[in-house]
Amino acid sequence: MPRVSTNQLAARRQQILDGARASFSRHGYEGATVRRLELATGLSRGAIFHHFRDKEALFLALAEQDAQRMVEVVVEQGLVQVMRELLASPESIETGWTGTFLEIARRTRTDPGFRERWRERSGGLAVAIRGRLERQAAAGALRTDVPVGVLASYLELVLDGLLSRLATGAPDRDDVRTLDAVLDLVEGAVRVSQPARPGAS
Amino acid sequence: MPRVSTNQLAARRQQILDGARASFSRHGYEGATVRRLELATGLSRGAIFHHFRDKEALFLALAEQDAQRMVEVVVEQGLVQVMRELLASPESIETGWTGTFLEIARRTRTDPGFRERWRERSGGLAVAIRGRLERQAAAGALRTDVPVGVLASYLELVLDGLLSRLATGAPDRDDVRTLDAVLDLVEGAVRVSQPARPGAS
Amino acid sequence: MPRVSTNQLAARRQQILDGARASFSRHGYEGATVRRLELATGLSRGAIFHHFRDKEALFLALAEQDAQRMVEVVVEQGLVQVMRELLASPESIETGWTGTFLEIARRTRTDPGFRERWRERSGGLAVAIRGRLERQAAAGALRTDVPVGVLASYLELVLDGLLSRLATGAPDRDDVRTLDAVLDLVEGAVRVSQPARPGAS
Amino acid sequence: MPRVSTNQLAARRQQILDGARASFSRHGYEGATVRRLELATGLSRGAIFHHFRDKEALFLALAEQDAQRMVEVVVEQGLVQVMRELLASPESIETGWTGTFLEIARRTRTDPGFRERWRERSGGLAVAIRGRLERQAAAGALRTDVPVGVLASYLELVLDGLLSRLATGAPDRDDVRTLDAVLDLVEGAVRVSQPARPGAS
DNA sequence: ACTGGCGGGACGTCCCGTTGAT
DNA sequence: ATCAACGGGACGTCCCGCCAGT
Repeated sequence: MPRVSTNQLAARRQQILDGARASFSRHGYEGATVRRLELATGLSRGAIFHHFRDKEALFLALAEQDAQRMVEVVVEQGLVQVMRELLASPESIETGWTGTFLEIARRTRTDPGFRERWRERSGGLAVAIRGRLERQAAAGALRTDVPVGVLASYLELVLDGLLSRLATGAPDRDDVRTLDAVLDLVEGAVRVSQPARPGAS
Repeated sequence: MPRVSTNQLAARRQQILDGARASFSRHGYEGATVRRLELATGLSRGAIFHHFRDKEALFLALAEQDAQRMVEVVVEQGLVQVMRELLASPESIETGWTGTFLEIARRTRTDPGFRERWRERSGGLAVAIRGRLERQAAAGALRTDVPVGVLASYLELVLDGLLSRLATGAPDRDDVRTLDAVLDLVEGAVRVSQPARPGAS
Repeated sequence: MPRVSTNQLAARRQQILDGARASFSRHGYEGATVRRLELATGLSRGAIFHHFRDKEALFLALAEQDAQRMVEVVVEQGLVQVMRELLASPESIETGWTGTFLEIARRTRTDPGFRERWRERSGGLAVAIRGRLERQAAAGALRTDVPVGVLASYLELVLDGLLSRLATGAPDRDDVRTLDAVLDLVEGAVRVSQPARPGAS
Repeated sequence: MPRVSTNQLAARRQQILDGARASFSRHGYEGATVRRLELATGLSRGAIFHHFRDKEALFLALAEQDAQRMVEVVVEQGLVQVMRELLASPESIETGWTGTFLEIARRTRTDPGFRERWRERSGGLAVAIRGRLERQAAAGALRTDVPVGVLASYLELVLDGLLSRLATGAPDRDDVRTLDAVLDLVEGAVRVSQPARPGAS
C-alpha cells in the first residue's frame, strides 16, 4: 500500500522524533508548542500530525524510544557506567533521556491518563537493571548481605537523582569531579565490600 | 499604620499559598490555571493578583517557603531522617515539598528567567545539608576516607532520586519496605563503616 | 455578589445574543466564526465566553429565546397570522426565528447531543399551537371532521415549509402575493368547511 | 478513445456520489469532512478530488442528481404521492433527498456563491410540479377557484415543511398516522371541493 | 481589599486541497 | 487513476492579567 518506501517513511518519523526530542527537552512538554515543533523538525503541522495523532502520542513515542535506548545501554554497560557517561558527555544531556525523564515524571504525576498510557509502554528499564544485577550477583560481584532487589532500587534511586540533578542544569568541572566521587561511593556500596580497612581503597 | 494588622495580610497570603501549593502539586505549574487557583484558595482572581504580581511570583514565593521548611527540618533531623519520614507519611507527598520539587526542576530547566530568579532565592538547602554533615564529621560519626562535600552531594542525589520516585506515584507497602532498606544502605555508606564482618548484618 | 448591577449584566448578555443571532442567521452555525461573533457583538472572545460557556451554549440560549418569542406571538395572534406577518416584513427574516430555524433543524439532525439538549429546552411551540387551536375548536371556529391534533400538525408543517422557503431567500413581490394566497388556502382548509359531498372522498 | 470506458468512469463517479450522499446526509456539509468522505466512499482523497474539483463541486453534483431524481418521481407519481412514500419508508429519509434538502437550504441561505451556482443547476422541480398540476387541472381534477400557481406553491410549501420535519428526526408510529391525515387534508384542499355554501362560515 | 467583566493572544486540533510518486 | 505525505490556514477554546467598580 505505501506509496513511498517504508524506509522513507521511517526516516521521516525519526526526523520528527528527533526534532521533537530537542524541543521537549529544551522547553518542556507545554513549552514545546506546535510552532516550535515545526521549527525543530523542519516540517509543517500537517506533516507532524500525519505521523502522530496528537502531541501526546508524539511525546509518548519519543519517550518510549528513549527508554528503549536506555535499556539497551544498561544491559550492555551497567547502570553505573551509564551514569558515568552521562556525567562525561554534556551533549547527551540535551538530546537524550535526561530531558525526557523529568517530563515523564511530571506528566505521570499530574495526568492519570498519561500515567496509564506510559505504564503500558515503559516497563523495561527496571527489569533490565535487576536482570543485570542478578547476573552480577551470580558472578559473586555484589555484596550478599542485601537482597538484589534493594540494590536495584538503590541504583534506580541514584539514577533518578542524577537525572534530576543534570536536568536542572549542566554541572561545572568541580561538580563533575564531585559527582564522579559520588558514583565511586555508590559503586562501593553495591560491590562486595572490602570496607574501610587500613590499606583498602 | 494599617488598620488591619500585618497579621491579617500575612494570613491571606498564607491562605493563597496553601491553596496554590495543593493546586500546583496536583496539576503542575501549567495545569494550575488561575481558575483552579481561585477554587483552591477560595479567593478571586483579583485577590490573588493583588497579593502576588503574577502566577510565577506566587509559585516562587511558595517554592521558597517550602525550601525554607525543608532546610529547617534537615537542620533538625538530618537528611536521612527526612527521607524516612517522607516514606512513612504518604500524605506529605501530596502536600509538601515533593510536588514542588519536580516543578522547580522542570521550570529551572526550561525557563532561564525562572532559573535565575530561583537561584537568587533558594540557596539554603545544600548549605544546610553540608553544615549538618560537617558537624557530624566533627563528631566522628562519618567515614573519613571521603570528603564531606562528596557525602553531601551523595545525600542530595539520593534525596532528589527519592523525590522523583515519590512524585511519580505513591509507593505501595512493598515499595516502602524496599526503599527503607535502600535508606539503610545509604546510611551505611555514609557512616563510619562497620564493614562486612562475619555475622554482622 | 455581583459587582455590576444585574441589569447591566443582562444587557450585556442580550447584546451578545443579538449580535450572535445576526451572525448565526447570516452565516449559519459553522459560518458564524468566533471572529465574526466578536465583530457582530462588538465584544471580545473573552467577554463572549465569559457569558456563555461555548459557542453551542450561546446558540442554544439564543434559539431558546427565539422559540419563546415565537410561542408568545403564536399565543397572541395565531399561527396563520404569524405567517402573514413573516411574509409582510422581510426584515424579520434576517433577525428573527427564520434564520435560527434551519440551523436548529440541521444541528438536530446531525448532532445527537444537540438534539437532546434542544429537546430539553424547546418544547413550548407545539404545545402553544395546539392550545390555541383547541380554544378555537371550542369556539366552533374549526372544522370538526378532522381531529385538532391533525390540524395542529398541518399548521406546523406549513410553518416549517414557509420558514424553509423564506430562509432560502427573500420572496419577491409576486412570491409574496402567491404565498399570501397559499395562506388563504391553508386557512380555508382549517376553518369550518363544507366538506366533500356524500360519496366524495 | 480511453481504454477504460466512459462507463467505468461514470461508475466511479457514482460510487463517490453515493458515499458522499450518505456522509453529507448524516453529518451535514461541514460535518462531512474529507476524512469521512474517504471512509464512506472507500476511496482516497486523491481519487475524490480527481473526480470532483472540490468538496462543493461534489455536493453540487450530488444535489443536482437528487433534484433530478425528485423531479422524475414527481412527474410520474405526483407530489402528494411522493410525500406519502417518504412517510412510509423511513430508510429513504436517511439516504435520499431529505438530508440533501436541508443542506441546500442552509447553504443557499448563507453562501451567495452557492446560491448562484445552485440556481443555475436546480430549476426543474418547481417546473415539474407546476406542469403536473396543469395537466391535472386540464383534466378537471383540481379546484378552479384558485390559480394553479397558488396550488403549486402550496404543495411545495407542504413538501418543504415535511422535509424539514423528517430531517429533524424520524417520526414514530403515531406521528406517521397524524402526518398521513395531514396529507389527506392537503389533498382535499387541492382537489375539486365544495366551496362554502350560503349559510356556512 | 476584593470582585469579576473583559481583552486579546496563543494554543492544539483539524481540515481541505495540492503534489510527487506509483 | 489512485494514493498518501504534506502545507498551511483557521477554527474553538482557554488562559492570564488588567482595571473599573464596589
